[in-house]
Amino acid sequence: MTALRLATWNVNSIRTRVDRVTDWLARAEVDVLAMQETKCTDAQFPTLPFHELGYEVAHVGHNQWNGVAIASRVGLDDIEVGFPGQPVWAKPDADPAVEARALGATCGGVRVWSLYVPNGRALNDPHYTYKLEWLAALRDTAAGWLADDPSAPIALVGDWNIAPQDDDVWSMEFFEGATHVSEPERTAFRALTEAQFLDVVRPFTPGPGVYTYWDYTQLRFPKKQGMRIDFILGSPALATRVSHAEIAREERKGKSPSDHAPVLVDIQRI
DNA sequence: ATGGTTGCACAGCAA
Repeated sequence: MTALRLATWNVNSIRTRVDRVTDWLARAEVDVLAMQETKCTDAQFPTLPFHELGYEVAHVGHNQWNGVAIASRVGLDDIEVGFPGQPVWAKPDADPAVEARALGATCGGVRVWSLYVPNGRALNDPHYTYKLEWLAALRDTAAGWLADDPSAPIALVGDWNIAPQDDDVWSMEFFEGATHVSEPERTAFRALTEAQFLDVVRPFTPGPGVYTYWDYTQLRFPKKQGMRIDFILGSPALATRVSHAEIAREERKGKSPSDHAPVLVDIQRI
């Protein structure tokens, strides 16, 4: 039996990118795709092209920011908007709200979470504190899932907005004093690893110079100046079943690409 | 062998 193919992709607006996304879905024979930065409301999400290809879709989006989705052709059950304990964000002059950054669903026997970790913006910005709290809450909740059932196959996938290792950015000098590489962020990411959620892609795609994101400006992509910030973390029961992984760098090329490439894994069926 | 920002609420913010 062929493996279950699970992918994650920060699409940077699904309405702008739906043709590219569905083309790739079909071409790459993806069974489950977690998307981030859909940048639309639920009503605006273009579900029809996914349905035509045989995928069900779950989405949460409140406005033009954030937005996460899961498309699946192997079932889409027990949909959960936000994770338990997900911190709220209080914009100036607005009530605190849970942002559209986390969506869970069970697909083909795997509990999949599509995650868009807060960017942080700057080390002295309130958004940075929010980012660290968000990651700590996710760790606590996810650790609880494994405490309840150590054999659960769980995938925490998405745009983590953290480069965990120096090799995960094209220049540490360039990012001196910036978010994504700071020690507190790396510690927060490592805490998920210590809670037994392992990066199941890196063993198949060792660095240096292996990235998932390239800024639109400054010719970053052709200059190979990127960052590895999109990850698929698997619980122990999932990680042992991963037979292949890759970063679909080709999808960063061509007309109107996202600034992120898709990341995918093959999971042996049981 | 690709791209020189992009996307959204079209103005200024977010990434």
